[in-house]
Amino acid sequence: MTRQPFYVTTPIYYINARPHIGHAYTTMLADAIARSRRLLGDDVFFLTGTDEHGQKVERAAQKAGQPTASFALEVSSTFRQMCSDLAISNDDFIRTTEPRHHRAAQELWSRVAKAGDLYKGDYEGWYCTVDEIFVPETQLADGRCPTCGNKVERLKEESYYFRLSRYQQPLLDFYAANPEFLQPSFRMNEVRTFVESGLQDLSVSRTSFKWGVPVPGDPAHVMYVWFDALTNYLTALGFGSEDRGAEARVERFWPAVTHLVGKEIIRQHAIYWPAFLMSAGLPTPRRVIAHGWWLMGGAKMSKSIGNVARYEDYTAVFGVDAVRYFVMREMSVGQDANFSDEAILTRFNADLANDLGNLVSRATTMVHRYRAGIIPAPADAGDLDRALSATATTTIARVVESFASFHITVALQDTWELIRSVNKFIVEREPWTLARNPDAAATLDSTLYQSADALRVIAALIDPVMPAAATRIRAMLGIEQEPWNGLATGTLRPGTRLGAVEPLFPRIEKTLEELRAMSTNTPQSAGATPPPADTPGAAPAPAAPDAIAAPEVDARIAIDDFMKVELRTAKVLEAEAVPKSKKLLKLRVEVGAEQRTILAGIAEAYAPEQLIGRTVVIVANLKPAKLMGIESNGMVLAASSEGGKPTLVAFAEPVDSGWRVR
RNA sequence: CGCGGGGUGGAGCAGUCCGGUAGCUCGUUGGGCUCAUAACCCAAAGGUCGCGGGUUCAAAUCCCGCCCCCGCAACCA
Repeated sequence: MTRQPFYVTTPIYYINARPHIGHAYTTMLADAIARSRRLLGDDVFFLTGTDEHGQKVERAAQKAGQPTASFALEVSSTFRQMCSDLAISNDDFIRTTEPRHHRAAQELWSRVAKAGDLYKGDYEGWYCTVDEIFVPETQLADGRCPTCGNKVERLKEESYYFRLSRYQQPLLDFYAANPEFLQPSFRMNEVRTFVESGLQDLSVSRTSFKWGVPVPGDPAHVMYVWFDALTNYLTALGFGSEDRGAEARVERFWPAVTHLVGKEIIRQHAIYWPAFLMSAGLPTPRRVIAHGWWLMGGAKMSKSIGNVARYEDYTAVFGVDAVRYFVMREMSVGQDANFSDEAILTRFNADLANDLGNLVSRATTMVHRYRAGIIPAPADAGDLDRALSATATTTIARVVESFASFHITVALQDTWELIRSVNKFIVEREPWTLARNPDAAATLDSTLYQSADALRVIAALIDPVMPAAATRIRAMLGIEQEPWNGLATGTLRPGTRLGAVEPLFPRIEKTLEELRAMSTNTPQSAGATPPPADTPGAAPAPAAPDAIAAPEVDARIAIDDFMKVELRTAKVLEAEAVPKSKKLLKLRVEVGAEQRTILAGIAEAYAPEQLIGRTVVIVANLKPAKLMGIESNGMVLAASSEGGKPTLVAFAEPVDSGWRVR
């Protein structure tokens, strides 16, 4: 039988942050899928890696006082380390700074250029170096990027554009012909709607920095983010290489690919990437699976809230397998899920220690105790034995099917049903009673055999998710790893000598407080800001300002600078909600003798009527600005935590309106 | 009318596409067992499936309207 090619990728991770639970999740998910496909007999190629280009990296390296290349290598290595820490079985680890990738990206570029889909234009605008995006004039926030709050820079530069607009219809046709291309399906709907609303050409080169892949024939330009980054999926197969073996590998694995991505980079993978490929005359990828984000305490992970989870904290306490199990069991792909200490502790003790670990322990111990550690022949199989065997057979089929359709959560649920069935079987058979009765020896044999045989199946089924635990169970059973095709019940060989019994997942009796103390002992990485969940490529990460990339000078100002800001007290005369606005209140305030209208973003914390008569502090000499179509003349001061609700500045003693605050 | 997700026993979720006894895990209560990691097994309590209409023999599931929560987007001057 010919083996099916199966190519699975994670996004390449941008090296602006050290790995966190989001990166870890995507990578573990890809790994579980890769392992399951290998067990099914597919010819698997599994790729992960790092995206290392862009101005942010260039600047971060400068700031760190390192050559860009060595800086990139250093951060990239933390992701490589993550792979080894988490038992990731990737076949390759690509870095976009490698020569092979430069060749591949240039090859793709040349093909797209040849197709007439690239043209030169000018790009001018306000550029945020943190998010690596141009910010539309209307979105500017006081000269700062509305997303990250960092200063934007005026940039005008020559840029190549990709004729994305040309691919609107081809993309729609492609989606129509391949409705399963993007999963879950509601994401496909979203993307389709987006494409239907029209596509703009895409700026795909920059001249403002050098740290990137040079554009063929125009070395003043380097390729800009996604054109470069997405190509990595082809690079690793050998695209653009002279080597003939590489050619064959592209032939074999492309487009039999499954791209795993976080929901924040769906657009790039479901729109840009197929369009680039169509333009280059290459087949479009088979499927993209978009997962959700891990929420911490119901909230998005964010550095400012301080709730960024790191995989090391959890692997240190629970072990790699348990963390892999937890994330696979807890998140149904596509949906967001909560990551909490309570949840992982509960899963660990209930599922891994009590159900599985204890089963392994009791089943193997009995063989040692009653049959000197040798698997007996299942002489006298009764109804219970047959029922258990049937359950195991059904479970195998279901788990295989679930893995094939990427429903790992379901696969684990089914596996645990089998685990409980074995526990139940043992209780119903009461081997400890049978052991006291010499006449029941055959029944005891069969009971021990069936339990061990089912355990063998269970070890095989958890293999993709918990490879180390599977191996340890096999060691206790005295057997070798076995593939999934041909996996069946009753194949455990009687006479097999068991290995030594050891606790698989010892219960963790610590309290949450103790666990948290253990977790926080792990040193937090300095300066790296993980955006929510996994962030790939040079995504315009919806993240907080990034310490690495923010070129901070001495931020202190002189007293003169402060005095430029005219703070004054003001009395609120009227207040009303701004229609259709979530945050804004329109205030009519009195500043001494003068009255003016000010908009304040405090609607989530204050009702309009609460404000009337109150004294607030305003910035009186601020240029007017229009918000939701209303002109605001000034700004009301309030304190707020990052993402929290604002609290108005107030005075302990009464003041009149119009007073200067300094 | 911005886009999307969600509202199911105390908690977390599945089920909704393709109507037909409301399911899983944790938690709670009672019982059984002692091979096993004080684990395991059984049983019970606990739900107007957000609200209101409609279609149907039958609606968590289909249709219409509404409410609430969460992302994103648009306004935190």
